[in-house]
Amino acid sequence: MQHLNKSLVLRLVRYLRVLKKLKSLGIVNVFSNNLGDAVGVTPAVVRKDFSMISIQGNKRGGYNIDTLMNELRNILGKQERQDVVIIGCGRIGSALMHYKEFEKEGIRVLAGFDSDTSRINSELPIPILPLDDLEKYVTAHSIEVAIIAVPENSATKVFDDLVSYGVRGFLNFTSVELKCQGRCDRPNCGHNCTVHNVNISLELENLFYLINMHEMVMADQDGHCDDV
Amino acid sequence: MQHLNKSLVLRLVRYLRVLKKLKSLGIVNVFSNNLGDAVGVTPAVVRKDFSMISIQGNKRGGYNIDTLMNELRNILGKQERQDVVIIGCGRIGSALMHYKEFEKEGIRVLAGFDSDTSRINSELPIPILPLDDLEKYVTAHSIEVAIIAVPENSATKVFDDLVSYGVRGFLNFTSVELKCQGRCDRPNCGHNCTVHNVNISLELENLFYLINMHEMVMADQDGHCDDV
DNA sequence: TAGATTGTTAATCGATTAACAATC
DNA sequence: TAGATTGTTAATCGATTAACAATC
Repeated sequence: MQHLNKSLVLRLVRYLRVLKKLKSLGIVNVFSNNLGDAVGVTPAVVRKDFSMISIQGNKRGGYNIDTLMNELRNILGKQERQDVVIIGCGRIGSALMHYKEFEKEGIRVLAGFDSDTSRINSELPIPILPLDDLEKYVTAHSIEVAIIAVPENSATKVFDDLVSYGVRGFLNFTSVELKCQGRCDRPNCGHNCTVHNVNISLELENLFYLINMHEMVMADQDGHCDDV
Repeated sequence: MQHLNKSLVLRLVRYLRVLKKLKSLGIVNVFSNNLGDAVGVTPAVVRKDFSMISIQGNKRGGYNIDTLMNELRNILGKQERQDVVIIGCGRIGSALMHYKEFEKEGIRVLAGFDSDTSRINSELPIPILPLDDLEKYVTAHSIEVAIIAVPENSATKVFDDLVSYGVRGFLNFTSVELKCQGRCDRPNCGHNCTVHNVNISLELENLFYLINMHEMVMADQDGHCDDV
């Protein structure tokens, strides 16, 4: 429980995802082998991860999926609500407002926000509200996670505002790399927040360079066919 | 030149990005300090990276941006064309077809492809073509990088096809984790390819868990306010 | 010169892998 | 039992950091 670093948590979330799917297939037990394959790590890593958080399996019999899922959920914390708002309802923002995958995973988009009055419509199933209502809405609904899909020039302003309203998780689709550094006074970090930047054009650029360097890029263990 | 592993290449691409912006501001010299700040690494890493690829700066004077950019471009390889196609022209796919950021970075979306005939329109500035034309188009235009934004159930089929047509870089927006493992026969990896999976719902799920575990997630150096 | 920055080496740290005993 | 899998420890590996000489 003590050594939960970030990459461990990310793996635990993925184990849990895989387990849900295996369970829905009717599978009862799973080996570190299987989980490793599905998540892209070695079986040793899986067993070490579980050992770190004191989860035990059965020698020869692997892990019981139901108990494993319960234990993972205990560690990770119950997620009773997974509600987000989307700031910026341009092409990308509105695509995400209707993203089918979200409901499968229990994620609900409660509302979108935009500064363009022509986009505002509070009658929609997922309402699009004016940016001026953001603070009231976020505090009233205790929103913890937001998707930022605004134009580049308003990204930091929107981000700063959301942090001050208490939002702590951000999925950032702008090309501005948002950082909460400076906001955070360690060691008793006041408003700790997490930003995941999804920089689409950077990802593409990386691809162009990586495929052309493939003959040279050898040092990685997965240097040849690499997935991220 | 010999030890170019993947994470090094990714940093080099980011240095180059930052340098472009600094240059456009009229700045002439840059310190490892500045570059590190912009990319989110320590100055020591920047200097070590440059030393790995035999780039030298001036003690006391830092690095000249022009020469640095040239040297980085030499290492990374000239990118004369950065053309992509988008498979799947639903909400996300078509949002990306008109993504403004791409042209700023010199990325061109040449065409979209879809199996839904009602979406097909070859007269558009960026044409939307039938999936049946994919092979002909990809080979005719020597497409190296593709964005996959199809429904979950056709993801692997589309991916397999593209690999067989010679596409080597993939930005995958489906929630199916595409892997080119198995396709790759080391050590002389025949069709080496690179997949970057952008799993939006997984990113959001991660955020929900991370923010709730923040008090526990301490081991990381950036455990409090963490950006990715 | 004094101060600041590079470039490199050594030390540290953490993560991954290897090995294998325990045991079902 | 034999075979297979877990769980843990030790060994390896690579990446990060610290330290500092070189030098502009």
